Amino acid sequence: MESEELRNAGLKVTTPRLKILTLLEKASERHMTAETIYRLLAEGGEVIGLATVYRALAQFEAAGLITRHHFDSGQTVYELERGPHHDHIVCIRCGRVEEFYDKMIEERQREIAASLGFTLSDHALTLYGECNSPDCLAGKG
Amino acid sequence: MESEELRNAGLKVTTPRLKILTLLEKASERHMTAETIYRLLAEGGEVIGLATVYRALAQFEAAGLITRHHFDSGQTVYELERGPHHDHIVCIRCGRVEEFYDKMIEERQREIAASLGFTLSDHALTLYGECNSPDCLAGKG
DNA sequence: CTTGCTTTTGATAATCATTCTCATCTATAT
DNA sequence: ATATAGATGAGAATGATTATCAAAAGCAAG
Ligand SMILES: [Zn+2]
Ligand SMILES: [Zn+2]
Ligand SMILES: [Zn+2]
Ligand SMILES: [Zn+2]
Repeated sequence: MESEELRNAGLKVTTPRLKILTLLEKASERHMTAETIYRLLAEGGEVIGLATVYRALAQFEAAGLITRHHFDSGQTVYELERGPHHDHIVCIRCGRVEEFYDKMIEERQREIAASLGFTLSDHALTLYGECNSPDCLAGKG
Repeated sequence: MESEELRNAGLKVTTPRLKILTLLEKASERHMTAETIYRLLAEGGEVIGLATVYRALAQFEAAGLITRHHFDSGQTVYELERGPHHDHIVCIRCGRVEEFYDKMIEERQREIAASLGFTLSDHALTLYGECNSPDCLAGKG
C-alpha cells in the first residue's frame, strides 16, 4: 500500500502525501507537471496546497520514488519510478509521451562518456516528432 | 562579417545585435545563459539591456543562427549554430560542456521514432557525469 | 545631410514556475 | 491523552523570462 512506500522512504504518512502518491499511481498519464497534479486532485475534490504538492514531489524524488524530466516545454514533468530505465518521445503537436528503451543507445553513451574522460552518472534523451494517434491527426488543419 | 549575418537573417544591423553576435562567436565558452552573455558584455564595457539580450537571442534562434538547450540546471543555454549537429556531455561538478556526435545513436533514434509511429523532427541528448579536467579534479574535497 | 517613418532599445512592470516563511495543525511515540 | 518534531496552507518572495511603452536609432527618400 502507499502508506508502506512512504514509511519506507522515511516520510510520515499524511493525507496530502497519500493523495499525491495515489494519483501518480492511478492517473492515466504517467508524466505530469506539479500544476497538473494539483488540478487533477482539486477536480477530484482533494484540495491540497500547491506548495505542498511541490514539497511532496521534491521529497518523493529524494527518496527515489519518482523522477523528474525537463522536456522542451520548459516545465518540469514528474513520473512515478516504476520498472526499468527508459527514455521518451514527445509529440510536438498533441503532447503525447511514449517511452522506449534501447540497449544499443545506452551502451554507446557509456562508451562515448568514457572516451571523453567522463564518468557517466546520468543522461537525458528525448525525441520530438509528430505522432500518428487518431486524436492527434484529427487536430490537423 | 556579422553585419551580413544579421542582414541575411532579415534583421536590422544594430549595435546591440552586433555586440551579442560577436560575443557568441568569440567567447571561449560556446554555451552560455542570457545572464552570462549580459554580464560578459557589461564586463567588457558594453552595457546592453537584459531585455535586449533576450530579444536578440530569440530573434537569432528564429533565424537559425543559434540553438537553445535545457540542461538539467533548468536555465536555458544558447550556443552559436556552427558546424554539424552534435549532442552534449556536461560535468556535474564543474559545469564544463563537451560536444560529441555519434552516427549510430542518430540512426537508432530515427528507427525508434519510426517504430513508434512518430515522424522525428528533433531530439535532445545530454549526458551527465564527472570530468577529469585538472581544474575540476582540483576542486575535489 | 536632413526628414520622416519604422523598428529597436532600455527601464521597468508583469508573468510564470517554483521556493520560502511562518503560524497553525497533525502524526507518532510515550 | 500529551508532548513534540514534523507537515500543511496561504501568501510572500524569488528567479528567469516576457511584455509595455516612451525615447532613441536605423534606413530610405529627397
Ligand atoms: Zn500527437
Ligand atoms: Zn517516462
Ligand atoms: Zn554545443
Ligand atoms: Zn568537471
